[in-house]
Amino acid sequence: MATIKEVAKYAGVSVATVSRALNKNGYVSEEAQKKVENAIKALEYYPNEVARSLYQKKSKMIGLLLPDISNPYFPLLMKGIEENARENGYSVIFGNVEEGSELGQDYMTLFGQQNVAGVLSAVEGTWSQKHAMPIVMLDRVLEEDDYAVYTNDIKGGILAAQAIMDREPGKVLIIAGPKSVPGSIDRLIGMLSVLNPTDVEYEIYQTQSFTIDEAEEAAQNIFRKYKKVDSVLASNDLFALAIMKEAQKRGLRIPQDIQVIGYDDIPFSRLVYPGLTTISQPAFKLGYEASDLLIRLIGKNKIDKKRIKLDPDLIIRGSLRDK
Amino acid sequence: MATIKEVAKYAGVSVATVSRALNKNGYVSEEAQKKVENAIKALEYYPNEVARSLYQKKSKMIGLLLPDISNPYFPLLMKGIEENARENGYSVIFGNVEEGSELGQDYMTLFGQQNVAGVLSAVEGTWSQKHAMPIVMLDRVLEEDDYAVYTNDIKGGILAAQAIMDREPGKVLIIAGPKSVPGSIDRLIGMLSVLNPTDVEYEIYQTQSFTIDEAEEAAQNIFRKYKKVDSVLASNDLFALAIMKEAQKRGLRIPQDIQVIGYDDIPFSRLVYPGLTTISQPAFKLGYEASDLLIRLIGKNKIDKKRIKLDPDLIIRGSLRDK
DNA sequence: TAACAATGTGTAACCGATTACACGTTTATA
DNA sequence: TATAAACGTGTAATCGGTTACACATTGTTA
Repeated sequence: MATIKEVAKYAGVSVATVSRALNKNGYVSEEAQKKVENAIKALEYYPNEVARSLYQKKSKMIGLLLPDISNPYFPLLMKGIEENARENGYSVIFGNVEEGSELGQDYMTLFGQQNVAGVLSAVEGTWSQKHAMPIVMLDRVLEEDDYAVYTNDIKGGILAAQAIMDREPGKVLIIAGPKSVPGSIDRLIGMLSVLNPTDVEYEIYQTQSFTIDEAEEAAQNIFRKYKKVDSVLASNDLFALAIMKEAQKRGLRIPQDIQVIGYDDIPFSRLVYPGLTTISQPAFKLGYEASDLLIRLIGKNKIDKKRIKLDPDLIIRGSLRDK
Repeated sequence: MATIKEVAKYAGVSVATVSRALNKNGYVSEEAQKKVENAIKALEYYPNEVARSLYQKKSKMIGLLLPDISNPYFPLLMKGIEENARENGYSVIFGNVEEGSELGQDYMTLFGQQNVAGVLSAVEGTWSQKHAMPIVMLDRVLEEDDYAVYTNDIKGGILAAQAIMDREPGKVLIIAGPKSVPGSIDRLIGMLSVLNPTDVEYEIYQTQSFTIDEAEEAAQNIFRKYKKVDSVLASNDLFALAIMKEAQKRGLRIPQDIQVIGYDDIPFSRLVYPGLTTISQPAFKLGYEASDLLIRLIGKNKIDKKRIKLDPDLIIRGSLRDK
């Protein structure tokens, strides 16, 4: 790899001039600019980002922490982040951090050592005043987070519950997500705000995590525990899919015997029969917007919004009865 | 963030001694070692990786290029990579690169500018002698790749075809993956090596990509084009799931009327009814091993194997008939 | 035309680590 | 006891950029 010194020598100017030509700041004569550009082309020069980052104390990298990439919601998020970051000339250092592990802090330290310009995190307890870089919380957001991008989960809960209410609910089972995830609580609040004013019978099944293993187990428990359920309001597509599978295994027809609505709109919801009706979280957009907010923060351009709330949508497929 | 200079001053020694104490090379008296350790603790010092990387011309980062993280096979791969890299003190810079786009080269240049220690890539045409760092190809591997970690797809194809042959195949439809992906070809070779010696009737449907959109479209085409199919050998779970969905939509029973086998064992294959029988690619392990190989390459410890081939497994669920 | 601003360029300091080299002290060996 | 080897430490060069500062030249304004 060529260095700036070699470029300077080849162009017959000083390194300072090369640097100024490169970054288009300071005064550079047209002639010098040309000479430098030629030299750069001739030597296939690309500036060393590490050296830059050392002086600037800030690299062109952002850190990303996600709780579980094998959950299909997160790859979409990630794709949005990566795309926006790339468009802005940033690259992404990725860390997979189990919910609740102290790995999050380790990664934050590492990010500090790497001079990352900022951090995007969907893992709780990541933030700390120790680390100076700006941080935008994603998806799983707390009241006290200054910068955050997330979905309006109350609205999502309302949409889901209304979809059920519109379609002869019968006896309803709500599968509530882990209490530790703020979004789950909002979804539940939204759902209850629709159900409570009516005289619909409902019960709540509380889950501990968002893993497939627990989803399968829960589905079995549920059919054992609740003999008669007409409608299932799941706060997560994985649980909804597991319920559908278990129902079909037991010979129940969907949606005639039992109707199901999910939450997330992971890509697979389209690939089952009947298609899973669900609440679509704009995962890609969420990631894209979050990266955008972070990069604006990094550039210290005044931020218009500190917390960006995106609206979810109802996606109707075959797992609900007709209106 | 404290610097090595501050640590040196606090400990009452020179920066050289601090550095030697830190990296445990060169001579350091016990006394000095203690003083340095105390200073480090007191000042919460963490060495700046950027400065290190500048001098060493090699950072503690590896680059990762994947063709499409929204394909659920890749997040598992990624998880394995991240875990191994972290255990070895490396972090991962991630790039999502559409198959065939020239973004791959851009990322390789970027990786060079960032002094990454090595690259893991599942995207073709990434390698080039221009970039000096070691590169390990993943999953989609060509003959000429020096370092590679991949699944024995011929064996996978054989396993899949045998599973069908053992269960009254009837008329078989093979859904072959894109010809541009070397693995698809191997899968097909494996399948045909089982089917050809028999007198089973089969046809091949050729697909162009691995996207969900194409999978859905293909499933519809297939049922329109081939009136009678008893067994489907898909080279990808997405296509298998799409076929199952379309079959069920048309009132066919699985596996009685049509049996289906997939390839990949993505997490969702468990979550449909009936469960999708499939060939399991050890995605996590693949990623883990690939990262391990790369890091050994970086350390220039002599490499025992240049190409690591992992064996796939047959995972039996409900989508095949009983033997 | 004197005074000052704008333009253009190079030298050297700086970012925060690692390490070659020089030098002094202690220990081992002949 | 002379001499080499091992030990311990500090100074300064280095990695490859950016930029403060000094200085020269040209253009503008009173």
